[in-house]
Amino acid sequence: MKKGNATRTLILEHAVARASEVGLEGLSIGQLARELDLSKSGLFGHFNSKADLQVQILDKVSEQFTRKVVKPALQEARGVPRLRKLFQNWLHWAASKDSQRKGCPYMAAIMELDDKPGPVRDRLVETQSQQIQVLQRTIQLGQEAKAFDPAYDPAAGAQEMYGFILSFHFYKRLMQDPLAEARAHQNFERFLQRLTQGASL
Amino acid sequence: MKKGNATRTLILEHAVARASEVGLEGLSIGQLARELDLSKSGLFGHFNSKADLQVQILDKVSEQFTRKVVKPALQEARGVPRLRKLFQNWLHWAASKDSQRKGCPYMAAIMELDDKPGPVRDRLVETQSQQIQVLQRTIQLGQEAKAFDPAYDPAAGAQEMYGFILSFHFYKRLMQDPLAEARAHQNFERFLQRLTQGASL
DNA sequence: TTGATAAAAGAACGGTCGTTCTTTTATAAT
DNA sequence: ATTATAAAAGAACGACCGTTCTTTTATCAA
Repeated sequence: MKKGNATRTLILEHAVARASEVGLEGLSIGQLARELDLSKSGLFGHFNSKADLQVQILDKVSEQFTRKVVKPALQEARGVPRLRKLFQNWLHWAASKDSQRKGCPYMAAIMELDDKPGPVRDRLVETQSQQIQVLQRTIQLGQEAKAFDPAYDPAAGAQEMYGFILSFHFYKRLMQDPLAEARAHQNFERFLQRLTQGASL
Repeated sequence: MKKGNATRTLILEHAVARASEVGLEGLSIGQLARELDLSKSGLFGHFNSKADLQVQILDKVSEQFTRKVVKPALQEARGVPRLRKLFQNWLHWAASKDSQRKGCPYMAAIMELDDKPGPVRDRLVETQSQQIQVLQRTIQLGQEAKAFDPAYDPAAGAQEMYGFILSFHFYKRLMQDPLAEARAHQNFERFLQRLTQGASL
């Protein structure tokens, strides 16, 4: 029972990359099998259902996100450095097109699933909540460290920052606007200025 | 050739409503036919292909958006009143769940199509450009009317506002956060304050 | 190296997909 | 009322879907 997990990991890694292009719903077992030179049933055997595959994809993505976006930011000092690092990593995550991922796998899923109850949606809500929580908590910690204005509502700040990321994704991926990233940074820096304004040190 | 257009309109109206739930790709001819008590081929006959149907849906949505969001805002005076009205209408558009629409039909399409070249994507980019242009132009007109800070980059402002709308949609639809709308307004009003700050009157 | 066990393949299932035909039914004009 | 024409239905197509079987092949422990 060792080879099995190895190929399952291989399948999942490829599936994550494809999901960021076609979405979770856009994936098909047969397609994936063809791309990996596996039989349809051979691939299917690693999962109990397509929904299970989708959930496992979400878990894999969540792990990647933590490793690439969250963890590096946690090494920065609380306050401005950490929040800025978090934002920059996040932008990079949403835009990057390497072998592992073509952009953010969550984006399609968010819009696909917001009206479709079920286990996949539940898992998505769970992981997204965690991400928002990271944003919100980072702001709170900055406030506790007296780096940010304590009057600023962390939840509103998180929603605002998440908006920067979403609109950046939209401008960059769909509209292919080359200035999208510059504007996202510009808007974030202005946000940061407001946040630090009124801080006690 | 009159009855034809009537039912085609009927089909499109229903298709728009469904598309805002399942996305443009999630639509199926057979499904739509069943829901409208039509035969699959009878429905198909009104369109040359599924892609054609999708394009016509986008056109229909665009028309609805102009009527419900843009036009009412244009009746307000330039500057703050018009921009605020535009934003409020937009939020309402994204959240509303009536018979015509369940939320914003664009959202799913944006994420579905950002990686899939073709005529449908092209039309989407076209209509989305127009919407962004409306936002941007409204800011510019406010500047010309001396209501807004002339130093504020209208493109960055539009990207920021669009972020408010996207993150609102995310918080409300996926996360089902009841405070989403309040925070969106809060963030927008703060944005408005910055925009009017430094204006000459 | 043998035997248990896990992984992959192969074939088939009912179903739905978009699309193309042909045929019937309804509409509009004469 | 008859006829040209448009709208809708019906049947069929090849393709692919997710899933379930059975059978073959590879892996691992004894």
